[in-house]
Amino acid sequence: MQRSLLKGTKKSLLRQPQQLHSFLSKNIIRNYAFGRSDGAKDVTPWTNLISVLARCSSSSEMALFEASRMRKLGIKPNSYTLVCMIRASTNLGWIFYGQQLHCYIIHSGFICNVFVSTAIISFYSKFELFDNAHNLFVEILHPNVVSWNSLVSGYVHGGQPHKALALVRELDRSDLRPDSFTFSASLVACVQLGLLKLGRSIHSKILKIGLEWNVVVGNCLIDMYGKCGSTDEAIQVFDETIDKDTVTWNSVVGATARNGRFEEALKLLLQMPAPDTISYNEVLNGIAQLGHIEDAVRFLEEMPSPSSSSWNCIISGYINRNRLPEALGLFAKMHLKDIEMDQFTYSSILRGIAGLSALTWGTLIHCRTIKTGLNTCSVVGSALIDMYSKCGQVDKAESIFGVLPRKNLVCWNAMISGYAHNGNANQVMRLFEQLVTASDLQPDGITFLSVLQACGQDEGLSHLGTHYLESMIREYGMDPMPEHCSCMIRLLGQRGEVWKAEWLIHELGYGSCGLVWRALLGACGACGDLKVAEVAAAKIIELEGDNELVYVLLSNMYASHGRWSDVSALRELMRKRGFRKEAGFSWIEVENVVSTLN
DNA sequence: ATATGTGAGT
Repeated sequence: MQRSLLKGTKKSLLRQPQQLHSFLSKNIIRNYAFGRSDGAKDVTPWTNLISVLARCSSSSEMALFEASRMRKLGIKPNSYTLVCMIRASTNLGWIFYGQQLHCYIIHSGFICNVFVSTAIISFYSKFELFDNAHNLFVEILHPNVVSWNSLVSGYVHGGQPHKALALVRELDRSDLRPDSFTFSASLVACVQLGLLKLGRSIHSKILKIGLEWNVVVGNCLIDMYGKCGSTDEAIQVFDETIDKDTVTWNSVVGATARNGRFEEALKLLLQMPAPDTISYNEVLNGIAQLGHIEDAVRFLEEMPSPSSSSWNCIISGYINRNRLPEALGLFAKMHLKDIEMDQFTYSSILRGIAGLSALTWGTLIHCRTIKTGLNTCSVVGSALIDMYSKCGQVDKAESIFGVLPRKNLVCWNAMISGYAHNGNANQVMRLFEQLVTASDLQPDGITFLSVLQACGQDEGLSHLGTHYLESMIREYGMDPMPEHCSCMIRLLGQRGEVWKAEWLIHELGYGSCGLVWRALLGACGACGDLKVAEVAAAKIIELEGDNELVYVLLSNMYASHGRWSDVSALRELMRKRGFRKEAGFSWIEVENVVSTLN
């Protein structure tokens, strides 16, 4: 009896007793279906079978197999069968199959069924085919909240928080009510954009509706506050949460550790009923990024069951401190201990290599990623593009970009900023246009930063800087970051329009941001405008206190104007403040250490 | 029946 049931079963299924059990129970459903006199013509038992098989990805292929058997018997699927089939193709990553299913669904009229169309939206969203998802969404006559949520969470997952939030605003104006799913997705979008204030206002909406008791919503709130830097609010939400699960604890552990409050993080870790690897990794990551990295290494040695991610925390900790040799040492240790290296291991190492332009190492790591097949994933792909372009090998970066099977915004940004890095302004603009017109993606702040940089690199483009800044604000609704502002200031300085730059600082609301005033001072140095330079210098000292670099820059400018009395007055002032010229430092020294290691 | 949350890349 068992033998006949197992005939034709996938070998992989037979290895796991648990899976074998579920396989047998599924067969019971099938036997039930065929035991009935009319069973062979009835869609319902088939649908039940397909539904069970489509629940997990290991049996999804069988679900579609059963579906095709059903079709061969001349039985037409109903809406529920189709939903299950879409889910199965989502699980399997069978994009083409899903698209064919979509065609069939349009043809057979099931597209009018809101469950079916919503399932297709989430299918497209999962694979970041947002044009397909959005086009389908607008065609649904009566989308329900789930239809909205599918698209919203798709955008959030695909790194397009602006589009997600725009949809939520639209949903707010409709007669449908946002639910816990809408709120959790919105909170994740806030995290991605670092919008603490919006996060707070969503929090108050949640309280108004009374959804704060939902575990997932509560967890998202804790995470949002933690990642937006408001540890106290995160702890407050945590304390008020009655229903706590592992994610709740991990979120608050992360909120404290991420913001450098290690004692509290450790205390929470001890209080936690069942800490898992993620809990430990949260603390570990906090220490590795903000604390003493030696403490992090010790933590790694002592923590129970460290994962690849645990090791990655330390590696990225070293990389963020420009300690590539130690990172490579740990990388070697991982290899020795046979710990699996994932996409993040490679991307961290590559980031470090890019920072030092250590091409030999980069090529080596590239080879390793090819061996493991990780070179085509978007995380490693974008890191490779970045590494090669920072090593001056734009053509290598281009060829990697060209063959990446699925490019997300990070990949595009890596290539665009790669061009910008190498002064290839026209290519920046070409790729930017391609991104805007020929992809489903929307540029973000990082994309625009490269575009503005490119405008500053090419005389023929420099008049477009203001245009792109405005487009960024008006068309895409983004708030320029201090980096954009600084970039514009440099650009305007090159055009000899530092007065415009000074005006821009106030216009963008960065009047009290030292970084942009320093950019202005630098721009004045380049174009020799002493008047604005004095304003900028005064502002920097007002905001940040005494700053040696400011004195040096200003004194150089006085010198180039032949105002020697001012120069000596300034030098005297510097001596009084106890400033001394520091010895130079070059990355070549670090490179030598790497070479010895090599 | 369809959709959600903790680590991590430009």
